[in-house]
Amino acid sequence: MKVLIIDDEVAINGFINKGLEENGFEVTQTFDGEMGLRLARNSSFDVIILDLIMPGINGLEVCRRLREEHQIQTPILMLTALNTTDDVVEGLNAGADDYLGKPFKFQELLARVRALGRRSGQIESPANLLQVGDLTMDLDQKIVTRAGQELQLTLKEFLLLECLIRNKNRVLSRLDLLEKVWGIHFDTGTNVVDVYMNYLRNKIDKPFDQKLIQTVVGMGYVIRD
Amino acid sequence: MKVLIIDDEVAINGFINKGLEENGFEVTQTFDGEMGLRLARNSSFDVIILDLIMPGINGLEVCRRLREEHQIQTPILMLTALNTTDDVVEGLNAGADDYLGKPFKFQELLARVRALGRRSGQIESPANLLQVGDLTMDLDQKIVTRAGQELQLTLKEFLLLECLIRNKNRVLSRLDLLEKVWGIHFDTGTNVVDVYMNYLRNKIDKPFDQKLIQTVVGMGYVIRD
DNA sequence: ATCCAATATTAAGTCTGTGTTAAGTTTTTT
DNA sequence: AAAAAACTTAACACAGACTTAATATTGGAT
Repeated sequence: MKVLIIDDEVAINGFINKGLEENGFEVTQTFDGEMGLRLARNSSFDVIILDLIMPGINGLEVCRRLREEHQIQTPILMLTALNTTDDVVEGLNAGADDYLGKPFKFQELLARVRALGRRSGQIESPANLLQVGDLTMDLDQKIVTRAGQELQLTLKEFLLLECLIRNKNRVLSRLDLLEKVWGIHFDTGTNVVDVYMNYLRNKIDKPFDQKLIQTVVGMGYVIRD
Repeated sequence: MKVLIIDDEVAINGFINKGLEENGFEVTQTFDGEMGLRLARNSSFDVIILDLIMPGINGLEVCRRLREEHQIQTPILMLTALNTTDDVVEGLNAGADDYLGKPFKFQELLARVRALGRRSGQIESPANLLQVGDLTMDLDQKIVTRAGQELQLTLKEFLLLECLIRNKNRVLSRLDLLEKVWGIHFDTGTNVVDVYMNYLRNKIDKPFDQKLIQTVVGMGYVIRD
């Protein structure tokens, strides 16, 4: 099991590193938030141990950015000297999964890391899937299937479908879709959304009986169960 | 999000129940381990809050059996007066995902339950609904139903109805409606409002006994409970 | 009861919104 | 560097949403 330690205090970082390695974990150490973010983004860890107080980007910020900007759901154990209720609450709300105050006994850290790791192991295996009816998107493999048949989508088609499914049963306006898929935040008079909706339909709806994508005139598009 | 509380202490059980319900959770309470096991097996909860010390089957045992015998992986928050390191370690090793010592602040419990729940189910955003009598508008799905029956409205009809309901029991003049629905800020002598009010009535009032839209002669229109 | 103004209804004409295609542009692959 | 694929823009056709306008009906005052 792979663990990332992000803590600027060299002594503590080393202490955790040593203890975890003795217990059979694969450990990566880093001493600042910036590097921590980069490592967490680019490798896949099972658990991240994150110090709250660090020079530069602090732990809360690292946590928030991993969750919100990078959509990384690796379990995070927040580690810090602060452990009043407010700090704990703030940490958990920023997206941490657990919180441990310093000083701590190593046995407790170990148990908590195992608890977190156990969870990720089970959650990761049922792949990262989105579904509507008999259509499935595998977000890791980037594969879309309908009725067991694999469909070949381009990037924009894929993103558009993902957006629709993540908001299934909610009608999305062209502007919503332009923002979320194309990153265009104002009306430029383009009709790309229409065109791509057409391409998408040709692939995921045309060959099948039940149509998933619906137009709601004047409002936008939905995908429904 | 569905939460199961297993705690024999009636006061604490009730306290948690009340607090969680106020925060929009669906809560099920039970006061002994036996029943807790049965409920956890048969319904699907997003989080289980489990007291360690209980008469009959204790929390550790419940936790262990859920994990080992029943293969149930619902996140468990262990709750107890004991909070020495050893107890925490034992609890987490039995398969709990988090551990909170009594007494605790409710805000911390809430944050921890949310952190656990975030994993299993997505937080369902409460639907965006407007209601008058037996008529419901779902602003996300853009669906209008009356007496359980789905009604098909066009854009202008939908906006007009939305405007009426948002101002229910308040009489809106034609000019008010022209401004809010059509964006026309001066009198152009048009009678669109009348015409659309007619279309709307044909769909939402004509087929039903109780009429929701009322004309106030010389003043405008209202929708009332 | 009668008249006038306000409101309801209907029907026809206009025009916007949408689907579709094709051609032009950029990016990626070979 | 050429070819293919992906993406964007633009133009056109058509259905149905919307608007206008004319006529019918209702409500309230005299």
